[in-house]
Amino acid sequence: MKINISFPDGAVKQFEKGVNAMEIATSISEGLARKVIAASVNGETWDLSRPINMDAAIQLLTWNDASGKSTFWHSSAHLLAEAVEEVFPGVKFWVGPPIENGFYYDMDLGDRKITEEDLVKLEGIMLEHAKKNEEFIRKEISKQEAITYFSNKGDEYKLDLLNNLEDGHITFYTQGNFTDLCRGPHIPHTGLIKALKLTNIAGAYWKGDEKNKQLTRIYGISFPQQKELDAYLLMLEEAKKRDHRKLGKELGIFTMDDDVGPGLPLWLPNGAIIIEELERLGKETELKGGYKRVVTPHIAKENLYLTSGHLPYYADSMYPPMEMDGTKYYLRAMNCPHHHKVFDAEPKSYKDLPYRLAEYGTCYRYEQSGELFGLMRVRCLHMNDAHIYCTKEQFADEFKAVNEMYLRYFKIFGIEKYVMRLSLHDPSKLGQKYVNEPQLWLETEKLVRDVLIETKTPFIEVQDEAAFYGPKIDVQIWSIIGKEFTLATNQVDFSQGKSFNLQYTNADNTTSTPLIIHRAPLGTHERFIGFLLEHYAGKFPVWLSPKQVEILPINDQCLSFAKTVHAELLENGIRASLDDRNEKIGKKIRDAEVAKTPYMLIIGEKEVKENRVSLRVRGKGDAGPFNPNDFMKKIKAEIADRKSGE
RNA sequence: GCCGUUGUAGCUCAGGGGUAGAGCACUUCCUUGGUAAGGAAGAGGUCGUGAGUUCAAUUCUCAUCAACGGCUCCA
Repeated sequence: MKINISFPDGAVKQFEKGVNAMEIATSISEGLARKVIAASVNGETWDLSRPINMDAAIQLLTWNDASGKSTFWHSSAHLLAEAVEEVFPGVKFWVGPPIENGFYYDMDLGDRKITEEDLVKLEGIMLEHAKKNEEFIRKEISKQEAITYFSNKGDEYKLDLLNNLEDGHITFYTQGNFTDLCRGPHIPHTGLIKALKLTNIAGAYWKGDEKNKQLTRIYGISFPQQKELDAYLLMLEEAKKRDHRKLGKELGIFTMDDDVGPGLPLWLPNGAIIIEELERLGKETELKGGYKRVVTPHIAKENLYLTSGHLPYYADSMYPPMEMDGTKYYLRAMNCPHHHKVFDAEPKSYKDLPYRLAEYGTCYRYEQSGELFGLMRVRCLHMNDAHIYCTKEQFADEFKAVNEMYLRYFKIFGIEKYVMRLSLHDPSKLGQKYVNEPQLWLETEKLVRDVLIETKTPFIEVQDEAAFYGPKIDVQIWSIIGKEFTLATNQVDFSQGKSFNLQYTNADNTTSTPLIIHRAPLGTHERFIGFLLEHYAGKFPVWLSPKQVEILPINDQCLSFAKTVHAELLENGIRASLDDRNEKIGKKIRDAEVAKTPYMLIIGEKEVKENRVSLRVRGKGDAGPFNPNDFMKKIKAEIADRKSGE
């Protein structure tokens, strides 16, 4: 009996019923048969050896398909488990999935410990098994048989997995001496894995719950060719050079000091310049946007955070209180309560709304020690904060205006790789993580979603990521080493207005409570500058560069003219310096390039004679002679426009 | 907070039971050199901190602090 197999290009071919995807691949070409990893059969990823008994749309998957890669890595995880079981007999396994870059396997080694040397050994064993071309054999098995198998093995983790599986849908996969409970699919045999590296060992809580036992997790990555592994490792090396922690040190942006404390960065002079430029941008933008600036204290009495409702939710994330005159004071972890008090300082009418308060607010958060990460996750942060108090009718326009502000900023910085995340509440956590206002949650979530849809902003929705007082839009970015962070945030708050009894008088002399928008488009200085360091690879655009121009005289005879040019630049507010060291020009250029100074002005006898400067552009080299006034005009225009990019 | 790794000069790193070494940076001198490293000399560290073992600890052991890789968390 024949079945119809259709291909992605629309072609339909007939095959015998029971044909498998490998046979189909072979029928097309031998080259394809060598490369094919798995098959998508009616949208489901299947083993190549699994018989197809019905008409089907199939796609043959190779390493170049995302699901081909994940199948490859999933099989690699099994290969890892096989090697681990050989070296550590009696090991119990939890799960071993593919991830974005590679795979891992979680296991319980009992009292035994695994070391870096073990990883090298395991890599060797894995490659040996790979060379044996061990087939991945799929077997459908009854739940009872599966339970018996893992009971005999004493693997309570697999038994736990089995608990949640339905009889009749359970499969085992075996390669070599290793059998695993697994839904598959897998690559045909281990021989496709030609290169691999076990990258690190880590502890991971069972089922991701910190109350559970911590299992040992081994991370790895594998490839069908050695040169791909080499390229991957090279890419990691390159990424390390862009790491904001490394660049921040090299460029004198920030430092950490044991005596100051973990997560408390000291901004060095170069970092302080960037902060000032960012604040200048923020203040200009907010002034145009109708914001009023305020300045409020970094601490407050306990009562303020009881009123705001923060304490029950976030006490653990705040520095412990200090007691003075019998009253507890907290370092603030957020600025909103202070701003609410500013709003409340004078009576408000509907005519005052929307009322927008902005502050570069300093906050302190007691982040868990293991969470600290360079500038991206710190305990002292400076937030580009503002709170907008508005009526329900004004809300959509205000929220939209904030979103537009994000996008304007992102354009200035050339930020393109981000994801807008609509962060929603989780109804099962009402009253615990989220204020217990089910109706208001749904209403405000709809308000926010509608704004996004109306402005045609691409976004994803994620549950259980909201603030305790309302839904929000977070802008997610990734550090160079792949960690995800919220760069900017735009939040709705239907709760604190009530908690603080904030009111305004309506036209009919009744009173209402405003809705509040919390927004921080530039996030915090710490995270934003950390991100920018990586984004620009340390090569800041001129307006942000701590040093904008380095003047490089060729010899002492040119020094006097060089000093004149230097003074002129300083007079015009350009951050310029003069390299009058007794060094050769090549050395001076190199040092300025390494310091990533955007512009170098080289001044020799020729220039002195002709009253000009020779411009050299960072990363590009000689840009020819300039009249000093023309250069001044050029750089001032670039700074005024906040021109981005090289 | 949990699991694991690391901690030597300003930076990057080597070393190792008998109180330390390189390159770069720094200082001084020589060199006045045209688009990514001129030469020489010098200075700089109680080897993260505390305790233990030892005749002797920077090296071994333990504790502690911090950083790093994950997990959990992330207003």
